[in-house]
Amino acid sequence: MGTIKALRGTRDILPEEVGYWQQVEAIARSVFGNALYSEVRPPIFEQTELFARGIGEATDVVGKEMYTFTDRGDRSITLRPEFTAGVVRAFIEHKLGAKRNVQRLWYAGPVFRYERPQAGRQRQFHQIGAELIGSESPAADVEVIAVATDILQQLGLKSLQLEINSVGNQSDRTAYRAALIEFLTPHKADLDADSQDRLTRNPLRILDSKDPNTQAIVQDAPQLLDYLSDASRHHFEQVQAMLTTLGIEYRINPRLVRGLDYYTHTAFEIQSTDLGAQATVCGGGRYDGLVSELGGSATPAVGWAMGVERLILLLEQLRGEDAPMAWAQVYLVSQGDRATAQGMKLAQALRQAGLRVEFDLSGAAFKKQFKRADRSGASLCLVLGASEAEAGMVGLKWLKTQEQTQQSQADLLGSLATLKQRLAEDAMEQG
RNA sequence: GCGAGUGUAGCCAAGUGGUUAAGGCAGUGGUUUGUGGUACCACCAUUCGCGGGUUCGAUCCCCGUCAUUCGCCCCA
Repeated sequence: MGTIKALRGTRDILPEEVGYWQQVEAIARSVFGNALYSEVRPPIFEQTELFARGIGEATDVVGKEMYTFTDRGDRSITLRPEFTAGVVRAFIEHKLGAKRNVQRLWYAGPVFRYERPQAGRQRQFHQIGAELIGSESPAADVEVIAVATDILQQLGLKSLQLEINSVGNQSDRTAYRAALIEFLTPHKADLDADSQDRLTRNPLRILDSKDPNTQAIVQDAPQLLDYLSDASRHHFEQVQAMLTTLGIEYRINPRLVRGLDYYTHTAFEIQSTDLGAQATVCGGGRYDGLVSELGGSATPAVGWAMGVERLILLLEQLRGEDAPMAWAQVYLVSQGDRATAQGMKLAQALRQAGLRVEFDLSGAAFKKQFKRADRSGASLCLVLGASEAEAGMVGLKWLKTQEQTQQSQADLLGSLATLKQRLAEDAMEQG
C-alpha cells in the first residue's frame, strides 16, 4: 500500500536480464551493419491519423489497442503500436527516396498496445525491425527474410519455422474477397461469433480462425493462391526459388493472413514451438501500397518486426535463467578515510587503463570485504589499510594462489602494463 | 474485452480459524584486535498483495480490487 508499482503490462528490465537485451541488440546491429541497413529512430508518438490510415481502421490494433490521448494542444496523439507507419512517414517527410532509390532501414525500440498481458505479450514491448523501401523485386523480400534468419541464427535460436504466403495485390484481393464472402455467406450461421463479425469487415482473417467449426468450413473455401494474377504468382514463385537457393527452409501456409491492412504479396512469420500461444517471433511482409496511402509517391517496400521479449524468453530457455554479468578483475578493499581516498585514485587509474575495478565502499571489516572480493570473481585484491595508506603502499593479494606482496602505490601505477598482462594470463588459465 | 489458476521476507518456499507465521539461499553481526572461499552461533515478516465482510478471533472462509500465469482474441 502506498508504494508505486510498474503499470500492468510493463516491466523493468533488471541487471540480471539486461545482458540478453544487449546481446540481441548487438547481434542485430552487426547483421544489419553487414547488409548496409541504416538505423532510424522515429518518435515514440505520432498523430493518431498516421496509424489509423497506415495500419487500417478495421484492424484490432487500431480499433481497440492503441494508447491514444489528447495533448495540451488538443491534438490526438498515439503512442506507436508498431514502427512501420512512422518509418514510412519519415521516409516521405524527408524525401529519403530522392537521395537513394532503395533505402535499407532498421529500428529498435518500445511499442505500445493496450492488450491483456500474458506470457510473451505486454503493453509496452520492444521491436527490432527492418524496412527495405523502393524495390519491388522478389529479391528484396528474400533479402529481408535472410537478414531476419541471420539474426535468429546468430542468437543460437533453434526450432523456428518460417511460414510464407502471398496475399497478392489489391485487385487479386478484391476478387478473392468477393469469392470468399460468396462461399462463406451460406455457412454464416455455423461460423464462430468473431468470424461472423468479420465476414463483411475483414473476411480474410476468418481463414486463420482457431475455432474448429470455422476451420472445418474454411477447409473447402477457395484458396487465395488460386486468385493471384500471373504477375503476383510469378513474384511468389521467385521468392520461393530464392529462399531455396539460400537454403532457408520455409513452409507455405495459404491461411497466413496478417492483421495489418497494408500487406501485399509476400506475408511471412517466423514462429517458435517453445513459446506457448504467443509463438510468433518475427512477422512481416511486403507493403507496396503504404507509401502512397500515406501521401508519398507509389513506392514498393518490404519489412518485418521481431518481438524482443519473445526472443529473450527463448534465450532464457536455451541458456538458463540469468544472462552473464560483467565481473571485476580487480577488487579493492580499504579501511579508513585516508586509505579510501587513496583507493579512489588507484581505482580510477586502473579503470582508465582499461581494467574492471570494483571498489568496496561498505566500510565493513576486512574479513567481510575479503569475502566479497572472493565472490566477486576478481583475480586480484588490492589491500589498502591504515598502515599501507600511511606508507603509501598497497597490498596485492592474488586470490587464487593466496600469494600476497606489497609495493608502493607509485610503483603499481608505473607498472600497469605488466599488471594487465598478468591479469590476462590469469583469466586464460581460468578458461 | 471473456474464461480459469495463483499472490506468505530480496529469492525459493512450509503452514494453520486461536498466545511467539517452519526451513533453505542471500544479507548483517560474531567464533580475540586488519585478510576470503569451509564450519559453527546469533540476528533478519507486529505480518501473510490491497480493501472490506463473516467471526469472540482470520494469513487460512466470503466479496471486491490490483498484480501475475495459462487459454480465447490479437500480434511481435
